[in-house]
Amino acid sequence: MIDSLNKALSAALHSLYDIQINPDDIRLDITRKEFEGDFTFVVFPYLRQSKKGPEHTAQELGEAVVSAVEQLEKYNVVKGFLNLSFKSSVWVDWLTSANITSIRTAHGSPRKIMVEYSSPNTNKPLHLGHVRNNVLGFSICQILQQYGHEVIKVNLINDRGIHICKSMLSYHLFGDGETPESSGLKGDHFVGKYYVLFDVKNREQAAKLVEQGMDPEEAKNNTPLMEQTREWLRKWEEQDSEIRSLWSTMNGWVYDGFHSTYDRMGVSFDKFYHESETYLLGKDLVMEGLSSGELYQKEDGSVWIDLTAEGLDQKILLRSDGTSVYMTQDIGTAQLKYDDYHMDQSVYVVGNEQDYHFQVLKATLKRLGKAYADGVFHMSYGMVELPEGKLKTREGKVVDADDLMDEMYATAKERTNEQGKTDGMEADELNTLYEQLGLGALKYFLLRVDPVKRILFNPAESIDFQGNTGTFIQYTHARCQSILRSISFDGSVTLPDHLEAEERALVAHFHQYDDKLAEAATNFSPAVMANYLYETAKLFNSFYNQHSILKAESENIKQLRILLTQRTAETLRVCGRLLGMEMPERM
RNA sequence: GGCCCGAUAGUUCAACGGAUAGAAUAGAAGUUUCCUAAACUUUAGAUCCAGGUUCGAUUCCUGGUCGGGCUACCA
Repeated sequence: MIDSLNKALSAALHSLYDIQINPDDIRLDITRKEFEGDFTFVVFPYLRQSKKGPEHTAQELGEAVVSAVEQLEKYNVVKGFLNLSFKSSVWVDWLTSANITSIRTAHGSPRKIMVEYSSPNTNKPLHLGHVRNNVLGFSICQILQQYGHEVIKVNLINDRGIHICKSMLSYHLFGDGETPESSGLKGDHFVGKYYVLFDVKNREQAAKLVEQGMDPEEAKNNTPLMEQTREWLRKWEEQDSEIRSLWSTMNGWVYDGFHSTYDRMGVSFDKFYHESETYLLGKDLVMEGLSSGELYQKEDGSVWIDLTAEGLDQKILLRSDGTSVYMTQDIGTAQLKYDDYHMDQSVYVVGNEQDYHFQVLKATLKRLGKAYADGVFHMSYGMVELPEGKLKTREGKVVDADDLMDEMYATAKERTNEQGKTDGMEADELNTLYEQLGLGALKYFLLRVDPVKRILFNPAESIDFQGNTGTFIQYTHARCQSILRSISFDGSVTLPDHLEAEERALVAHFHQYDDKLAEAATNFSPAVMANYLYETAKLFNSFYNQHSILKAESENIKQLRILLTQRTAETLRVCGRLLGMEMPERM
């Protein structure tokens, strides 16, 4: 539809005003709903060459295009805006034949894309910030896949380091043989408890040192506990069997906990990397860079890269004692990932607090001569904050992921019971429903916001189930299904060639799906799909309230409306899946 | 200090440089003998400030204000 219009506009501009413009470069807007028309062509940019006023120019173009394109019905002009309307029959044909849900590859450049997301530390349970990461990461993978790319979902687990040793030591000293089983705690929460306990004990010890006159900052890092933690880290690195054994045990507990949380959130991975296996990587690459002269060494032996030419700073890559820093291992891991998959693009879903880190990583890889550096992309997103500020596990200022999902479930159950529409549903069906509604509301809440913006979460105000919410979208789907349960589309009936305003709006909206998917995929923005989903539900409800489906004026109108209902449900399911939201049959 | 990001109705969010800046929520007023009222309809309410570019700026540029982040031989 659009193609023929673009061609006609291009031809008309050429023949009327001698303007050369490629059909692909013609820009059409969706006509705003307060005006009549489907697509709008803005003529202002061409006035200089047409040498006529905006209305006159638009008039002439409209005349030419409508007579050239048989599918067009009419046009109207408002100032410099040429609004073009297709014949209703064209829309109906499109609706009948359109394959809304299929995977798109028509953009012509399918790529192999690795997306790293989640990447948790194994010393504490997941909180709301992680939930945003997981939901965003999973969603963008779904979107990229739907757009026709090949996607590899990876999780780089941060399973080693000083913070892991803290929870290990804390458990060793104060655990008294307790286990997740004996305490009835989920594994990750169990380990997290000891991580928090470490901090408590460490503060006590630090306070004593301060009493003895030590500087508070210094004291924190020089307690007996901290000394021992560092000792444990050394032993861990030396493969001390006792330490390693405790480490595997505790990580095992955490993994059990994480896996159940992941399952519940509905996220998954194709590949897990573990820092314990990658933390030594990268040194070789740094040494290569040193010999090729891209890096330099200070007198104390530390190795640096000077990125001032790229507008960044100088960055250390190897300490004077020859050990790695975080950046070193990220360089090594980037290489490992590339060797494993040879992907065209490597996406890191990581919070915006690490914007600088990823600029440096990319620039460094480039300097080291790695062509794949161009494919490195940091999908940065804003932090989730409480009214009092950032989430902080150690200070207990967190919204725990599991607790939050429980609360969402409970609220969903409560609201559903208030509605009283679920009579006759089995207990396990109801359980699934509450889960779908609770998680749906949560995911939509997190995804509808542009990723670059931070999200303020106020625990005092629970996540909504009314208005612009996941629930509204799910409700609309259930509404569609309730109709489609009683009747289905009969393809043998000839459809009408007239559309009511609300019907036309829905069809035109379905037509935007391709553009929206492309926008979401190229901008890495699930929020685009969330908004599209909301619009879909809104338009359907508006249509639904205005026109009866089952009691339509005639059989062919009825069939058209059933088809519209079917398409709506389909769109909600497909786009919902892109956000990781499930659509209930009844609610 | 330097660098990065954000700022839109009371609140939470939209708006490839285009028309009268859209929604939701909170407020006011309506809609159910009829397919799910977790819905629909009506109403009131906003672009941080000052310049600049443009036929046209919430959008792009410059400067400022406010908020957040980064700026470790931490991860």
